[in-house]
Amino acid sequence: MKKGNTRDVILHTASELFQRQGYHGTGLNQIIEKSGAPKGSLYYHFPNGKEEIAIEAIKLMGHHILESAREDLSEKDTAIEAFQHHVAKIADVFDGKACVDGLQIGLIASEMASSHESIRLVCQSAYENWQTLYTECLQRFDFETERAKELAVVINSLLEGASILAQTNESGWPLRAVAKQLPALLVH
Amino acid sequence: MKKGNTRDVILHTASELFQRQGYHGTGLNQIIEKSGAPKGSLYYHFPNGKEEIAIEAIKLMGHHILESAREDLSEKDTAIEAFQHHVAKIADVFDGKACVDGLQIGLIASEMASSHESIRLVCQSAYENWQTLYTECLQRFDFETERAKELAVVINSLLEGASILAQTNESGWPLRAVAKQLPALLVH
DNA sequence: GTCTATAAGAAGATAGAC
DNA sequence: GTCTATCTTCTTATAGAC
Repeated sequence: MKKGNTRDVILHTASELFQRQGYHGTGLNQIIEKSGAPKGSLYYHFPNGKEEIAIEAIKLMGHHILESAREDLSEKDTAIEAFQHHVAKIADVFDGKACVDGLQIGLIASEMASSHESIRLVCQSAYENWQTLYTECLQRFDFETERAKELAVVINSLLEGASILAQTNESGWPLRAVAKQLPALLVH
Repeated sequence: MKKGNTRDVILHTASELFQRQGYHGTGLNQIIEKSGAPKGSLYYHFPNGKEEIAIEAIKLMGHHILESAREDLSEKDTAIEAFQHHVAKIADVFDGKACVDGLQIGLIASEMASSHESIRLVCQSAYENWQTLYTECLQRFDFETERAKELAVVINSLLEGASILAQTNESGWPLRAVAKQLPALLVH
């Protein structure tokens, strides 16, 4: 848990709960209890209530996933190695109980896309940033721009989908299956 | 809407709502209202309440996706054509407002995996059936058994993830990006 | 099989004291 | 910035008549 101010503590806790239980599955009381944040200060820091908390939490998730992805992808010398390393690290997390911070934007995106336009847009923007990072990485490894963009979308889909399967199976093996097929996908 | 008995009407409506709003986002009242089913009969048909409705609804989704996938995959002469056709049909649905019936098991799986073991298991089983169908299809096109199984997991991930992106972007283009890269994946 | 009424609790949100 | 109390609404679930 971060040691920042109350606002950050609430946001960090909300982010974690939203990813595991979704928007509607997470109560404001639960966020308060788990974070240990002062109960009365919630609507002081987030005057627009739950929706505002969700929007800020999603932005936070987006930053986290971007940071760790950037780190994973910078450690190897080929595109295949880089992305396999990235996927392998995610797989390891799913072998434990946890889910990767930032990876499960998809849950909120799915349940809110049809009802809360503002939340849908924040999710869309998070995915765009993520795909941009992938695209830049692929370009660095000499993939042509248009193909890099397309592959970024595919890899994004692959990770999002395999994460759901991993959660459902309580195991990282779906992600390892994905990692194994990456070389076929990443040919010039 | 089906014309079957009350139980089927409730189940069909619940299935649709769960897929768009998730488990916690869907109220029993909403299911009753939208289905037009008699309000008093809910706990007669589903004595175990919401959880029982969800479990039966997920099974229904699993059957629907299996049926339409089986149909899509049987119409072509190569694995690449077959799966591209399958993905293209799903993409078309996302261009409209709707989501594909059965495809969004992932939403319920994600939000319930950590709290309701029984629901997690039903989702797991639905994914298994789906992957088995893919595996059999790939074997029919001369893929070796082990490789067919692995590819089935990857295609399953790909579709599940791309569907989330499609919903978030309110467009089928992520699925078309996936379809375009399928040939690279489906090499013998 | 269906209907009404209602329990019992939790949800999000607000007001006003401190 | 934080605390307490409260309001309203909605949730799941049950009881008992028809």
